[in-house]
Amino acid sequence: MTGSRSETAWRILQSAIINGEFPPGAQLRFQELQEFCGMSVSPVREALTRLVAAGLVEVEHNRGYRVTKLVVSELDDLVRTRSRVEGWALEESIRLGDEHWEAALISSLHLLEHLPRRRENGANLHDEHWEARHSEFHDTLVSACGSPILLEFCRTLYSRADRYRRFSLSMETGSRDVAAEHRAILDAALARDADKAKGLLAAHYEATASFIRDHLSEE
Amino acid sequence: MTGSRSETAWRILQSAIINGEFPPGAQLRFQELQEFCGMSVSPVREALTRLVAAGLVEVEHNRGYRVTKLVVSELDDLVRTRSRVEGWALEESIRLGDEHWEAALISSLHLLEHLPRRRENGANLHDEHWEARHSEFHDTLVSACGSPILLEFCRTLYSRADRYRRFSLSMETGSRDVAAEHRAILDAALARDADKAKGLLAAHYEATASFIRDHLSEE
DNA sequence: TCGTCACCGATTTTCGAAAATCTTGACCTT
DNA sequence: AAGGTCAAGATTTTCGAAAATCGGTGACGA
Repeated sequence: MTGSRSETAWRILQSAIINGEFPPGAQLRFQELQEFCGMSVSPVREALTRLVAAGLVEVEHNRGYRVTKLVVSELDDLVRTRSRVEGWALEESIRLGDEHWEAALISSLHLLEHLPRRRENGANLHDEHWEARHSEFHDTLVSACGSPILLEFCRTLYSRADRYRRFSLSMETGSRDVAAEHRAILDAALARDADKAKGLLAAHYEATASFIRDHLSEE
Repeated sequence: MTGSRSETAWRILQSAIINGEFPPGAQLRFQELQEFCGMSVSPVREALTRLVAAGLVEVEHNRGYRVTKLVVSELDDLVRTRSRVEGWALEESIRLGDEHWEAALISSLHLLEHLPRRRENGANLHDEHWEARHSEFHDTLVSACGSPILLEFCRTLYSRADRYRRFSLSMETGSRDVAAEHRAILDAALARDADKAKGLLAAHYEATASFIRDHLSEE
């Protein structure tokens, strides 16, 4: 069992926040978090500090922590920034990636496609298996870019955008064919068509964002 | 005085690490850090957690924290990534920046030029006044890009690259005319020539990096 | 009536020590 | 001599309580 207590607290809280268990804007009180995680204040505090760095939580001195709100303008920022930054990373991956990268890519999409998202009365469930593979696929896309720093930034952007996506997931009607979008990106990448791949990736993000925008503004 | 204890610990340690007071690769022991910061373990630990997020410190579970090493390959990564990312941010700033941005830019360069770097027997001193204004100038360059997320990333990249620059500062011979490079970037930005500005910024980074590479590999 | 200020409970932040874990090196076995 | 075991010391990690701070309430005086 590898992991400190603060590591588990971090996992628990990140997951809870991403899944909306602690809703956007909610105050995070230590007493509650300690009971929620089953540990004392120190590891909880460390986890929160890391979540602040990841942008999922905000802190105001002596006034505690709260879940970062979901704001349309930030979503727009995320989509634009991701399209650019991950576009570069994808371009470099296409330029530098070898046959192992291709194999990993094909593999990760296969795994994603053969674990269908479960649904319940029209709404998608938060299926952690699907989420893990989805994250893995997007990570693999840019994994051969040769820049650890850029890669790390892509992961941060993913997890920040992920909150928005999961928020709208419960309402999504399923009219989109996400799987087809993924496959199209893969095909362009394997064909070494960087411009097409970048464009498809950006469209993929934008399509997701426009969904979310509708749901966010409805409230 | 606004600031928690962990905030001051963060400032103290960040400054000490950037200035090489704790050399790259050095173990950071809590007892020493507590005495160094004049406070107990909790705020020190929180500061370290934040420094890990910033990439200045690394942590291995149950084996403590250590200052991130300076590695040429990471320097290369930083230069490439900064050129790309800050180049884009600069381009957007040039596109979106209004007259207030221009004014802030002229102002920050003026302040930088009129606080000459102090020298002592050929080597540059770590002059925090100069450093603050230098940081401010580079921040202002990209400040009008309209993307808080990108801006935040630029700051992270700056502080990471800063460690390398300061490391080589003590040995630099002063053969470069850094002030002229800054002014050239400013002129291109004011002339709204994004491509030229991006190129000059990238050259600025690369010139700094090639200095550092020499000093790093000498050891 | 309004504003000021001191006090109270709630909450965050920090402390100092206990618990858990790692490292070192002596000692024993093979 | 090489390798393994185990206790002692050093170090990190976590705990539980103390200290500091915040927000609100109500008494008091102008």
